[in-house]
Amino acid sequence: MYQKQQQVHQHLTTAHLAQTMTLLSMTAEELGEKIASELAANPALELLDERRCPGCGRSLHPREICPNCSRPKQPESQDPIVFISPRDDFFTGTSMPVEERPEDNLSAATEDLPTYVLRQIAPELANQDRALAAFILTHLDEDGLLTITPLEVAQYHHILPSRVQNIIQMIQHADPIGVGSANSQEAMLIQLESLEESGTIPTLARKVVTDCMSLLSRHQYAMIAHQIHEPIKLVEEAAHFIGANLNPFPGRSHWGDTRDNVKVSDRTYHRPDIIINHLNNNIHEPLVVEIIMPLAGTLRVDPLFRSAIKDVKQDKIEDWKSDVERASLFVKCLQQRNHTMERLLARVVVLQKDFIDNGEGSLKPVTRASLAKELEVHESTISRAVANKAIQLPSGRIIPFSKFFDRSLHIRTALQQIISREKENLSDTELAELLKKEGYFVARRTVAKYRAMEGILPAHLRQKHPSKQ
DNA sequence: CTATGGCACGGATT
DNA sequence: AATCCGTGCCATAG
Repeated sequence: MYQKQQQVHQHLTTAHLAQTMTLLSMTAEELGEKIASELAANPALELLDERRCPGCGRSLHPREICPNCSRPKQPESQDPIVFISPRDDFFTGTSMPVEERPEDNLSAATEDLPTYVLRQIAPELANQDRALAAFILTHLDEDGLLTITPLEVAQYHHILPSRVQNIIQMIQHADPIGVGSANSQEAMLIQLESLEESGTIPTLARKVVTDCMSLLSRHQYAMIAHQIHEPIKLVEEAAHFIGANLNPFPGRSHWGDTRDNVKVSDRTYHRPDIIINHLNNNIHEPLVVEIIMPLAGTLRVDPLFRSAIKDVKQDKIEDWKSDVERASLFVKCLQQRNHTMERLLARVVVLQKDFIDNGEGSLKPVTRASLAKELEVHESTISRAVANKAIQLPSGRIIPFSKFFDRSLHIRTALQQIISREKENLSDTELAELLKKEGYFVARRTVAKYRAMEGILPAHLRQKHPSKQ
């Protein structure tokens, strides 16, 4: 298998390499556009409805996954299953109504918000529910909040409110998190929940959002402190955190509203390019890794076109030849890209299995360079493959692929643990000492930076164990 | 005086 | 070659 591919490597021309690189660095979505445009521009390129399993070669329906090859060879084996997952519907959003709302001022953005959200959740929805989700999503205002109540939706469609609730919940947990909530408060609570999964949040944050929204928006911290009988410092701390990390208007986080800007540095979530799951959602089963391919069917050079070349007039024949050339180059590059992605993912998933299962503490510091060496490809290949891509973990979280190569994440989580474990408020210097004992060599200044990254406040503003509450 | 955050520099990584 | 990251030094806050 690999030997075969290595031969392919040898045959690569510079054109191959250049285009493969470009394809590699593209998001699944961008790839979809690229393929579509290539398909439209080049008559020699053909999209065949039929697919053949890359493993065993038997023919498959457009979206079918080969039942033989997607099963591990030895059931015992912990080897991950990695395959290219064709999902054209995932991106074309076929169930999305085409009606445009007149007041839709989001259309200036690259893609409107409802479509964006629907694409994320569509794969997990039954077909009837997609239409329902689409309906709900058309009733978002420009802030990403819902303009109708779940009850109205249920009545309108004559279905159970609980079903509507379920769908709304899925919408709310899609990116931007909190979208589809009834009001800002609900949206922020959901964002808090999701932040809580990945790190610590100030103890009062939830309470403040729940009970004192109106005061909070007017920055009347003293009043809040009085009302909930808490020290004002803690309230300010919570408010600070809220201001920095939560967005009352989820519809604006991605859609370039400058007025109420939110930090989108490390909180930027994308639609996944790769989805990782456990077989049967059982943590003991091997991992299944889907590399999203925005295309169903087989892309190939149209054999009819190729054979028709000899009947073409002399003056046009050059054009036709170059079309065929382009098409075949494109197909090869695409295959090359997918193959590289498969190998990369197969290796990364093995290395970072603990991280995938157990979360951030178990992340191993892997550099792109080391992987490049293992896979015998150029470093820039890995870089491009990783850049701008998003991975969905079994937990449902969507994280940037680059997080798999974060050199400091494990130290940061160690830091988090120390802080949450120890009961005294430790200064940065002391924290640095403790980390050194655990084998993490970091300077005091660096501890401060990690703290900031994790949203942990300085020692004197922090309050440890919720012992005295 | 101690603890932190800002700025900026150098080395590693991409 | 460009970028990111850890770190040292310094100003400032408590």
